[in-house]
This record gives sequence, C-alpha cells and structure tokens, in this order.
Amino acid sequence: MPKQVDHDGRRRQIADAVCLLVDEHGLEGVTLRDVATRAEVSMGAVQRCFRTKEEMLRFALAHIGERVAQRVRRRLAAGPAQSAASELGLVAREVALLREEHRAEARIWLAFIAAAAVNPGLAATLRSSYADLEELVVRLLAEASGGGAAEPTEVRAEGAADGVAEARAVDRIEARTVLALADGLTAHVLVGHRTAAEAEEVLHAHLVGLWGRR
Amino acid sequence: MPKQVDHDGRRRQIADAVCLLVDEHGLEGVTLRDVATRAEVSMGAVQRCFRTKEEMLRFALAHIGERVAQRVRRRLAAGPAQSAASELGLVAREVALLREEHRAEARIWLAFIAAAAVNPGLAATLRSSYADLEELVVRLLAEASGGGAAEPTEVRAEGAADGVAEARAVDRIEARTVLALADGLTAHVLVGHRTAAEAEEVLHAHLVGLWGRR
DNA sequence: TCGGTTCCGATGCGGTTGCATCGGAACCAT
DNA sequence: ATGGTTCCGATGCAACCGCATCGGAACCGA
Repeated sequence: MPKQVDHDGRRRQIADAVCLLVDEHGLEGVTLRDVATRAEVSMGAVQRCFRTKEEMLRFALAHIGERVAQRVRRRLAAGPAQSAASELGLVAREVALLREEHRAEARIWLAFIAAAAVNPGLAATLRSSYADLEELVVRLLAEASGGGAAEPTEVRAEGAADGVAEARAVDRIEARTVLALADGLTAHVLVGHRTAAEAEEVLHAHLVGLWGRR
Repeated sequence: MPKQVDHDGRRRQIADAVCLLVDEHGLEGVTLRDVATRAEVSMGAVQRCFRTKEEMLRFALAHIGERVAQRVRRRLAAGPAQSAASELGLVAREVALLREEHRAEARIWLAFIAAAAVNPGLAATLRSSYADLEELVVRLLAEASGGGAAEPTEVRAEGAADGVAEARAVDRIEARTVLALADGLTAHVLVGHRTAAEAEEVLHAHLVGLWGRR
C-alpha cells in the first residue's frame, strides 16, 4: 500500500477552485490549467482525480449543491423554536442567495443551470439537488399547515387520496412557487435588473400573501 | 457609392444563426466559424458586420429580446377585449416561454442571463430588455386595478405620493413577482426539474391567487 | 533496504479559437 | 471604360484547449 492521498479531500479542493473560477469568468472560463493553478496542484493531479473535464464539472456542481443544501439544513436545525411560517421565510431567503456574501454561490449556481440546459449530464446532477431542496420546503409547508413535526420523513407518498393528500398538493405547488420565485429573483439580481433589497421585498411580499391566504 | 449591402439585414441573419447555435450547444458552442456556416456567409462577412465576437453576441441578445417583447406586444394587441386579468395570464405564459415551440428561445435567454452574470456588457443589454418587459406588465396590472387604459405612457412618475401611487407600488411588486416567477419556472423546466405542465399549473395558481386577493 | 505500487509534474500533440491581413471581386458615378 | 470604394473569402497566426504519455519521486510492507 504505497503513497496514499485523500482523494475525496483533493476532489473537494479542486471543486472549490472550479467554483472560484466559475464565479469569476463563468463556466467557459474554466480550464484544466487554471483549475490546477487555483487549487495549487499540478494539472496531472487534476487529471488523476477526474478522468475528464465534464466529470470534474459534475462533481463541482454536486459539491456546491450540497453546500447550499447543508446551509439550509443548518439554518433549520438552528432555530426550530420559531413558527414554521417564519422558518420558510428564512429558508427561502437562504435559497435565493440574495445576501452579498452568497453572490458568488448564486453566480455559480446560475452558470450551472444554463449549462445544464444543453448538457444532460449536468442536468441530471442538478435535478437531484433540486429534488432535495423541494422536498425540504414541501415538508416545511406541510408542518405549517397543521400536520406538525411528527414523522417528517414519510412525505413522499403520492398515491393516497384523502383530504390530507389534497392539502399536500397545495403545499407542493406553493413550495414550487417559492423555489422558482427565489431562482428567478436571484437571476434578476445577478444581471443587475433588480437590487438585492428589491428582491427581498418581492420575496417578503409573496410570503406574507402566502400566510395571509391560509 | 460602390457595392452596397443591407448591413442591418445581414446582422439579423447572423444573429439568427447565433441563436440557433446557442440553442444547440450553449454560448460556449458559438464560434465565428460555425456562425458563418450557419448564416451561410463567410467568416469575413461576419467580421465585417461585427468588430468582435462580443459585439456579435450583444447584438444577438438584443435581437432575441426584441423578438420576445414583440410577441408579447402582438399578443396584447390581438385580444384587447378580454379583461386585463386574463391578459396578464397570457403575457406571463408568453414570457415564461413554456410552450414547446418556444423552448429554443428559452434556452437562448437562459444562456445569455448566465453569461450576463459575469459580463457587464451583456448585462447592460439584458437589462434594457427586462426593463421594457417589466414596464409592460406593470401597466397591465395598473389598468386591471382600475386606472383604465387612459394615458398608458406616463407610468414612470415615481415621485408623486398619493393613494394612487401607493397602489402602483403594489402593482410593481406584483409585476416583479410574476416576471421572476416566470423566469424561475422557465429555468426549472429547461433543466428537467419541472415539466411544462407543472410549471403552467404553478403559474396559473399564482395568478388565481393574485386576482383573488384584489 | 528494497521491490512494488501509487502518485504527479512536465511535456507533447492535434485540434480549435478569435482575430488580423490582404488580394481581388463587385459595384457605381463619371 | 475606368477609377475609386466597398466588400469579402481565403489564409495565416499566436494562443489556448483537453487529453495522453511517461519518467521519476514518494511511499509502505516485507
């Protein structure tokens, strides 16, 4: 068992470098050489960790997706005392990546979304991240609508058709609305069509309307 | 006055080729050579029409932005009889580019948005398209909320602070919500996280809620 | 110590890129 | 015709791309 290296750790290190470059110059500005330089490894090391560039990008996408999701989960774990209502607000704000310190993540996310539109491989990776996020928001809405926090894992049953399942369909639509709205606002902020404050205002207004309707 | 060429026409012709390529392979898949081939002109002609590749992309972006906006305007001009409420629905659906035949435009639009996030020049071009669209939707909402169709051009006054101006601030927020939601849904559909039908459902539900609240 | 295995840095290669260049075709007023 | 302009197609170029290759450094069990 000769020279051993923390491959997974190095992969993450390289993925971070990829994210940095994507943030600065977009996905087109990512070259193996630049990635190697930013990650402070040689090109050979990069090529050892990832068989091809596409594989590297895919890993980087999953990497940052996990980073965002984890921040959302941490946010939820931190303040479970408040109402589910205000929690959704926090989560939405977290997903929308409106705060200045998350602007980089937002740019990266958007770049990958656009790439995924013409790259099935990236699209598949992206979808799994989205699915996680949606499930999380649906659960939050379901709890808010009365179900309580009991058995939070068995939400995926789609077949059962009673009053509760009906309510959950509404929850799902509203979850999808919030997530799409968040993504749209993020994009608008990134291109400078909307300021972060304006976006926050729009998001807030939507959430207020949402709770008022219930 | 020697050999004269319809420069503007050729520019549009080239822009169409750019859009085709962006739709197929994303913005990175756009090379001067391929553009020339698709536009059925020589590379020299492309280089004569646009000093640089960036200039060409900018023109193409404005080109397709205008194409979408024009379709929206045409949609409005076609059916002015219906209520402003249902008209907004039509416009939103038009902007969201959910229908299969507009999927290409959606991909192109998304690609440019992502590029604009790291390219100030494209961002500026994109913003003007967005501003037009937003003004249009705001006007539609203002008409729906009671002002009627009178003097549809003087909507941009921001200073006046009376009851009417207040109502218009709400309209503006709702317009921004609808537009961001449409863009977010478009992105979700393009990456396959959402089907077009689901997106349509979400959009419809939002609009219904919007009118119910008034 | 040493043999075997894993890792990596350097280098090379074929292909592609955006852009510059330029000779000549196309055209019109004269 | 012809001269002056405008246009364009072909070609060249330097840079860069992703990827393959490979000799040797690094390392560990025996």
